[in-house]
Amino acid sequence: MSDAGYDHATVERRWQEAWDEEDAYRTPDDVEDPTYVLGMYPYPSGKLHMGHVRNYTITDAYARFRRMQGDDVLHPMGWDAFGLPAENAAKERDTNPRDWTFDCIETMTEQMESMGFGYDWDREIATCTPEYYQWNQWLFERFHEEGLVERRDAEVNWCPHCETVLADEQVEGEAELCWRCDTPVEQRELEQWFLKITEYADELLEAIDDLEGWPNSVRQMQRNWIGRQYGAEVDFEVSEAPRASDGRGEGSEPREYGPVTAFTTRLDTIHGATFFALAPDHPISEALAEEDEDVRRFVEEEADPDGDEPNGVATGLTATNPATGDEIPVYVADFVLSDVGTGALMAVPGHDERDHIFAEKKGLDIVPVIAPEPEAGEAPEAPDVEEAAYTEDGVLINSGDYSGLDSETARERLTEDIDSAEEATQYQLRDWGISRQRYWGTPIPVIHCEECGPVTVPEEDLPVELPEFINTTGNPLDAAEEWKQTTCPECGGPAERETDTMDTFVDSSWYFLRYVSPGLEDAPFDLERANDWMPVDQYVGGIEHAVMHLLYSRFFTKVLADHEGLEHREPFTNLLAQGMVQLEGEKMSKSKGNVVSPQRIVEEYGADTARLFMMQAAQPERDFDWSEEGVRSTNAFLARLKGMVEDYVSDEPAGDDDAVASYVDGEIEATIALATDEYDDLTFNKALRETQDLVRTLRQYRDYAEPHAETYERGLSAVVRLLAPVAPHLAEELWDELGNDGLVADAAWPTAEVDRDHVTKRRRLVENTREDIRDIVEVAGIEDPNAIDVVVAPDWKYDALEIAIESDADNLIGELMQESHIREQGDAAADYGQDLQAEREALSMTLSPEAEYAALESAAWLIEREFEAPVTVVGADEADEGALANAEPGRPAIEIDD
RNA sequence: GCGAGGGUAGCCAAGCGGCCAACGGCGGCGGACUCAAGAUCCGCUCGUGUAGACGUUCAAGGGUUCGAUUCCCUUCCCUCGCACCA
Repeated sequence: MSDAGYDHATVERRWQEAWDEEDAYRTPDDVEDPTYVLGMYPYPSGKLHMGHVRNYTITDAYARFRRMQGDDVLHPMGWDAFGLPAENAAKERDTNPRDWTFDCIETMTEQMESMGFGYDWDREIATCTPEYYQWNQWLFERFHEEGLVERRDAEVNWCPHCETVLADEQVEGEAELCWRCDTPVEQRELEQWFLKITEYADELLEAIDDLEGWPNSVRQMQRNWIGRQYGAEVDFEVSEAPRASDGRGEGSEPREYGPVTAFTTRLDTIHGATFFALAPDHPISEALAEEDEDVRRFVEEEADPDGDEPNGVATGLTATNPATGDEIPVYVADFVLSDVGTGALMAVPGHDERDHIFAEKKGLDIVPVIAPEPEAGEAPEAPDVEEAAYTEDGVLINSGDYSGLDSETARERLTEDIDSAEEATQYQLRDWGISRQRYWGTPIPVIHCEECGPVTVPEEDLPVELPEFINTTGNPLDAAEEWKQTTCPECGGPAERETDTMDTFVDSSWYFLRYVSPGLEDAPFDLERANDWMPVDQYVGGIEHAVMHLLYSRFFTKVLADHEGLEHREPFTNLLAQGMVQLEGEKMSKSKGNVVSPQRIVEEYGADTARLFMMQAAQPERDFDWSEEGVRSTNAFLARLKGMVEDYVSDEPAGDDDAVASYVDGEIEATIALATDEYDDLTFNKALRETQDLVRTLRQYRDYAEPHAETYERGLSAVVRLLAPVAPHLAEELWDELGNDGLVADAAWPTAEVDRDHVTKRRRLVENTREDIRDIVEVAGIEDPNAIDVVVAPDWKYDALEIAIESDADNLIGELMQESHIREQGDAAADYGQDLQAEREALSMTLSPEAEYAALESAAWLIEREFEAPVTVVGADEADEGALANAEPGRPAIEIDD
């Protein structure tokens, strides 16, 4: 057999056409509750990369597995077709985003078909079509009606390269880089449309606990992102310190700024608050900046919220600590952020590290008010807070009436006792700003009227379609004058359209619902069918969407459940975050130039090889290295398998149904049992390892003896079907060659009678026995054994073992001797009983004596082949006493004649 | 700093209370086949050992247990996410 591979191109084309003709992957609308398998739809960049191939091979393999198991399966594909790259590409190539996008979709569709992915293309969607995006607009208006849309002036993240705003989720890392182009993000003040995802913050957070089919990492990332914190808000009266008014002339009263609210999680430390700090853009800071040169300079020139050092400037104001009545100085400080808490904080240098650093720098008081929990009966001892803050909870000291309370209780009491204090919950999650100053997106369906303000477009006027693309700097919609000018739907006066489009994450927040009824013209999705078919049973995609897409989709699903009658509150039951395909430990990327092109691999080795190599290389969630060597050997494996099937078909063997055949039969059963479990768990690598092992066994069988045709064919047939989810084309080819009618895609998954436990015990027995023989031969220096006897233990030892496992008597020997047939064994029984007693705790049940005999008998050929000596498996009744003494359940005695 | 996930023989990587000197693969070594190479097949790959044994190992150190690679604690290291978050 040569290693030259096989004609994959012909095979793959033939079966892709056959699937097409048969509509093999269509899901009729009338199925009841299909298994919904979904990969995150791609942005149509024009080229399928290895990440896509891995992602979609996982979903495809799982979908095929479930279909062969008899499930109805929904496995659709679509396009995340709006987005900036299309706009940039259109500018560069002097075309328009629509044509460019559809070109890309066409080539990527071809690439997907060449990979053999089995999608229901009748359900294909592309978000850039008015048929799709009208429902973005409709949903926007429904959200609006439900009070979940808000327009407000906001400080927003602005990417100067993309010339658009970004959601907080789209800004990455400490350096605050744009998620698409890695440009440092700037801040801008803009009027924006927001979806009020914060209204769902609590549910989005709490429901994470029930997402048991999700990886912990993703769940944790979402928890962090929502960032709920319980604490208290408390007011500090802020006013000019008496002396500060002197400069303004006599008689003027100190100016009052009134109560300023601070948020704290550590109200228990309030007695140690020795200064108060405001964010540079807090209204009071801004007011002060107008008249105080020092504050102005700090706010406008010195404040550096990104710096490591906390900086600040004294204001001359004081704040009244509501717990102590003390006047404490007020600073404007850059470590106070206006979007965290209330933009103002009480600073407790004794118990907060950052406050401590600032206090040291400005020479402010540092007072310990919390002591570590003392030993029982001892008095709390103040911690040394001169060098560093003590940040743990503990017992209050220096806190008046509250001294002696533990932190937790003190927080509750102080919240009750201080008039202005009340419990408050802070979230890190912000509302989702969806306005984008770009052309290639869903127009926000709003008309701005001077008289009526912003008015949503009436439902009957939807969709608001995009005008022709204008190649301009800035927002093309702004330049589309004719499109922009319209009339107000309320007063009929002249008005202008909103020129911002929606974040493309709006599109992807509900696309999984559209697949249920992709052509529906009067609603975004068929409610009844969505209720039957949702949620997605298995969702697969990259970890990069852990927060953005997956959080927004959960939000949309909950809103649709509350207001549109959807009976599901979570979109994705099981989530798999697949690992990266790397090259020499590094992420493949265009900039590094270490990209392996799937197209090249498909041409050279075929789609089946690419798919099989990827699926066997690692567990789906792990990163792994692409290896050309691995690809070659995978290809060789498929070619060998093809050769085996062809050899079998052209020249059917006529061997007996002997012991060897029964061994092979047992291995077929075992492989089916194990591989099926692994497919269920999506651990394709293990399933495929088992399958490849079976191929090896079959080959060994063929090479050792004339195979029993029925057994050998059963093995080949099982292998072909176990491989079919991952290498579907070749599986079809071989299924056909084996003389089956119909597609393997529709064939029944093979089933096994045996369970895992039986399989592992049998394999272990055989393996251990072979291992023992090798040991003996080597250690005893036997050059060339003449004969090997394998002696199975007598029945009474199995009985004794069972008794020993079940017994909890102290004296096991006594218990055993109550059985007459054991007692009859005399010294042998006593000896074995002692062995059992010694290993009491570690005993476990073996196969039955008959099963052990059969297993060894059928595996004897392996030993004969290896040692080139006849092997006899001896039953206990035929064996001599010397041999029997060494035989135990799970461990036959071995006699080698040399 | 906080949180999540990890650290297993030359490398990759399973195992996650006894079946474990620890699956599998790669690499290396030896053998079969072959004119030869490749492919394929059979072994070996911590140490000692003339009958299946013993000794030392699963980041380091403690602990629980009759028994720990597997459970608990501490420390160190790696990867990822979040973070001047009040």
